[in-house]
Amino acid sequence: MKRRSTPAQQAILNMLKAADSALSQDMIEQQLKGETDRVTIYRVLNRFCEDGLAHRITSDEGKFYFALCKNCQQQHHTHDHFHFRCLSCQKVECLEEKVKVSLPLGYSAANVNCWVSGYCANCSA
Amino acid sequence: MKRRSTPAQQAILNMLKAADSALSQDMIEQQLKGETDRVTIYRVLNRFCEDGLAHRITSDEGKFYFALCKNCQQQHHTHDHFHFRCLSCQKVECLEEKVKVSLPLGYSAANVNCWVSGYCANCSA
DNA sequence: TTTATTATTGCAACATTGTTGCAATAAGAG
DNA sequence: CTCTTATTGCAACAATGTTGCAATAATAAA
Ligand SMILES: [Zn+2]
Ligand SMILES: [Zn+2]
Ligand SMILES: [Zn+2]
Ligand SMILES: [Zn+2]
Repeated sequence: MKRRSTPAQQAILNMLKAADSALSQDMIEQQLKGETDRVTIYRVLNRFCEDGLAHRITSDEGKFYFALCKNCQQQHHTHDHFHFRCLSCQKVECLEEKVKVSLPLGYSAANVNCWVSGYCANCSA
Repeated sequence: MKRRSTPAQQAILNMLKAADSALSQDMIEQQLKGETDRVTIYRVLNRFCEDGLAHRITSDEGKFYFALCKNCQQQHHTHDHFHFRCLSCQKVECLEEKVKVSLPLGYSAANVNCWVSGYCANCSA
C-alpha cells in the first residue's frame, strides 16, 4: 500500500517536528482548529507509527501521545526511554534516559511504558 | 466521614488480598458476576486509595489498576515501583524494583508511572 | 491533459472507561 | 427500635479511540 502526501498528513508531520515534543490527538485537533476530523488525525498518527516514523506511548492520564522517532534505526526501533509530562505547561517529552529494570526470574519483557510527571525547567523556575 | 463495612467493600478487599496482584474494575466486575454496579466498584476502589489502603496506577493499555499497598508507611506512601502486565495471563503485579531516573537539570518529579509488559514466569515456560 | 485506480477523508455509529447527580437503601450509633 | 448519613444503583454524561462506508482526491497510466 503506497502512501500519499496529503494536507492533513503534512500538517501533522510539521506540527510534530515543530513541537519537538509528543502530541496527543486533541492537542493536534486544537492547533488545526477543527479543519481536520478526529478520526483522520488518529489514522494519520497510526500510519506514522506503522511506517516507523513515530512511536505511540500511553500517558499516565490514560491517553495516547505520539512522538517522532529520534534515535531509532530504520529497522530496529527501541522506545525504552522515559517520558516526561509537565503538570503545568502540559508538554510531553521523550527523555534521553533509558529505562533500566531487572525483572524477576523467568519473566520476559516485550515493551516498556514509563512516565514521570512533574514540572519542567521552564515551569519550575 | 466514617467508613461503613458493606458486602461490596468486603468482597472487593478480599479479592484484592486473594489476587495478590493489581485488579481493574472490569476484572472485579467479572468475578463479582455483575452483583455489584460498575460505579460502586469504582467508588469502593477510590475509597481504598483515599484511605491509603491501595494505590491506583494507569496501565499501558490506558486503564486503571488498583493494588493494595504493601511497603507503604501509614503516613508516607511511595509508589515508585515498576508494574508488570503479562500479555498472556493478564496478571498485573507490583514489582519490588524501584524506578530510578535522573531528570534533566531544573526538572522536578511529582509522580512516576512505570510499566513493563511481557510474559510472566508461568507464561514464559 | 484526461482517465483510472485506490489511498485517504469525513461522518455516523459504536465500544470502553470513568465520573456525577439523585433518590433509595442500609450500616451503625444511641 | 429509631435516626443519621454513608453507601448503593441507575441514568446520564464526558472523553478517548475504533470501524464501516460512501465521497474525495493523490498519483499513476493512457
Ligand atoms: Zn522508533
Ligand atoms: Zn518517546
Ligand atoms: Zn501506598
Ligand atoms: Zn504498585
